[in-house]
Amino acid sequence: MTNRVRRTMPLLPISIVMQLTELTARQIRYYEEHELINPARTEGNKRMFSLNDVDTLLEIKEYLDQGLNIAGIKKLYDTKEIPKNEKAEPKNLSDAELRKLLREELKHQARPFEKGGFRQSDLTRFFK
DNA sequence: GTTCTTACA
DNA sequence: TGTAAGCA
Repeated sequence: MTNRVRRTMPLLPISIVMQLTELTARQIRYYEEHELINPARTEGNKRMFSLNDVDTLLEIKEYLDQGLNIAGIKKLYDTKEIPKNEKAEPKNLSDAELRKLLREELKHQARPFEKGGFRQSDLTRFFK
């Protein structure tokens, strides 16, 4: 069994994922709606998450911490399906690079997403 | 008892 | 996002 299979093997029910990620069921389902994760379904229509999904959710949580919203995350990171190769895909920046970039920008703008300040959509410029 | 969907606050 | 209703 390959590592990829192990990671994409749907095994965890939402309750476990909730504890592992510190996220609420509401959030997890919401992110699924926005295609940030793609949990499998059982015959009873129950969601079955893979370790990959958990990993993705943890990353999402970090991005959220940095001030990005679903729209922003979706634009820079589409967790559709890991095609066949894990190396050559439509991915542009590495995780490290992207985070570094964001940190710089945020540093310069202080509080980009203040209520009366910038709009989250302005983040779009980072992903053009 | 747990998860799911839909919908409202 | 939280929460409640009504199912499976």
